[in-house]
Amino acid sequence: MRIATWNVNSIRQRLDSLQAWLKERAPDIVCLQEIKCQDHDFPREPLEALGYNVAVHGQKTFNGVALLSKLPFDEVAPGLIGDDGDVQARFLEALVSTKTGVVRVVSLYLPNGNPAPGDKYDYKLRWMDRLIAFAADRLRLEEPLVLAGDYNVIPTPLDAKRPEAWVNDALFLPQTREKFRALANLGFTDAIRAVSDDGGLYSFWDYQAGAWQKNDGIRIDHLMLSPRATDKLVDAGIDKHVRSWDKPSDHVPVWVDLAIEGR
DNA sequence: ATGACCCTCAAGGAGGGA
Repeated sequence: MRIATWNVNSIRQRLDSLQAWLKERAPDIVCLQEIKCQDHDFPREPLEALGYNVAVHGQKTFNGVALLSKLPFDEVAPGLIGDDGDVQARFLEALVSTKTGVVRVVSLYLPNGNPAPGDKYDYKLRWMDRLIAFAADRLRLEEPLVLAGDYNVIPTPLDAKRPEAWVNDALFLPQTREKFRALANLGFTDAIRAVSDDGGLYSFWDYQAGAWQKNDGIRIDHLMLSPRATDKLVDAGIDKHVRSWDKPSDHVPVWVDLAIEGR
């Protein structure tokens, strides 16, 4: 089973690229972020035509997450526990059944948090605490669980071309990285780091300042695997070439292959 | 080089992103 995550930066602007990439990579489950539309504006039909079931947690203009799955959804639940007043659409959880058992998947869009310090950074840190609480709860189920999405976290200096440029940024501040480690320390494995210790593995290049041409990137899109998912890990990768396509998102897809029979 | 983007929307600049 192949599970992927991609911050598309507007689903309506990226539909052609998404369709092309789905045909090329053939993922079983896809976690999308920054769809930037309401549920009724999500282009369900062309994605269903490619064989995907579609679940959407949208929001006008900003944020918005979705899930695509070749397998039908047994359960779908929008929203992250811990703050009933949070109206930002950043979290969508689903359960699917395979021949050998269930797989639980979350598409998440963690707040950027800039400028830091400030209200936005406080929201980011609280959101990370809520994610840790959610993850700790779900771990008790002992299921294969994949927490996939745009974390807006640069985990280590190896994950940026110019780490010195990010030292005061909400994506790389010590508290941000501490909370990311706290999530990992619950027992979650960063899929990309499980298969490679290399530098130069990036998932985002800014549109500005020729960042892509200079390979001035950062790795902020992650697939975090529960122990039961890590047991099944076969491979993981980043589809860097997608950044060179026409009208690209500033993020590229990241994927993991698990030894679980899909479809 | 103090420069270089892209997306959304009660639609012209403003706000958000990272």
